[in-house]
Amino acid sequence: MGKQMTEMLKGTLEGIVLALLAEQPAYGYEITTRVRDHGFTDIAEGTIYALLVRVEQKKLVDVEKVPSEKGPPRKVYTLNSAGTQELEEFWKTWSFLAQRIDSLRTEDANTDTNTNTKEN
Amino acid sequence: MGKQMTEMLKGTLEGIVLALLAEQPAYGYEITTRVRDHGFTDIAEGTIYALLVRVEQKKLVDVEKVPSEKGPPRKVYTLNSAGTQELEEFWKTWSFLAQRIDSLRTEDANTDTNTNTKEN
DNA sequence: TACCGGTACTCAGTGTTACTTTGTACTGGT
DNA sequence: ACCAGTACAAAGTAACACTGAGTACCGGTA
Repeated sequence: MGKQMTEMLKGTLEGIVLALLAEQPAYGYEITTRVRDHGFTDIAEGTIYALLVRVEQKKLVDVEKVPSEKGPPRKVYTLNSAGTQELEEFWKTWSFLAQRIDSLRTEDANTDTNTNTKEN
Repeated sequence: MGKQMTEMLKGTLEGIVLALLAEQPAYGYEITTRVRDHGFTDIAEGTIYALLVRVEQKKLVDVEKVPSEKGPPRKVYTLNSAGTQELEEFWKTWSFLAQRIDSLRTEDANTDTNTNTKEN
């Protein structure tokens, strides 16, 4: 997918992951799969792990190490209260942005009515 | 406004400006005012000018210098065909993203129905 | 005349974020 | 013994919005 999507994901990908963790705690590899299942097929693994490190450092999640039958131990992330609050903030910010942008699109539909009589 | 908004604007601010230019050509200072009128009150002037330089370099706009009664000459930006195409791409990408994220929010409302029977 | 506020644009430096690539490590199947 | 799949980590890159400072021109007021 294009560069446009990459840039647009900045600031939203964290919210997406927080929302998924709100549904259900998960470990990195699992989150990657879930994100992809939600239509974001081109998200790199490294991207998710780096993001999880960030949200852990910001203390939005609780972490628990759980042994795995295959591969290294899983780091299971659970959204804590700070994370829940951050997620609410995210929804507010998102709603604001989405509303403004959608209003721009509808205005766009009116463009044909005033494309005449343009002089300095 | 918060850091969240700043990050979320990445990739979308350009689309916002392109949409405004699609409505009507404008110069930098004017665009700044219009962006603010559309609810984005905290967008810095420098941000808009930098963005306009980028879209000009990407050749999404035609530029015309027009003398002003007050201050230096205005650089009037007009969306060209490449810009119109980019704007359409923007709407597609935006729709995709908005749809996925909104679907996450509705799932969130269902969370209470499936927070049980969770084992390895 | 001298100064100030408003218009209008430019540029250099900063922080954040997502991507890419590479590496480590463990398991089970052929 | 090898390979695919699982699971995590880390270093380097590119893009973008922000900050802050600077340049330049106009009209009004003291």
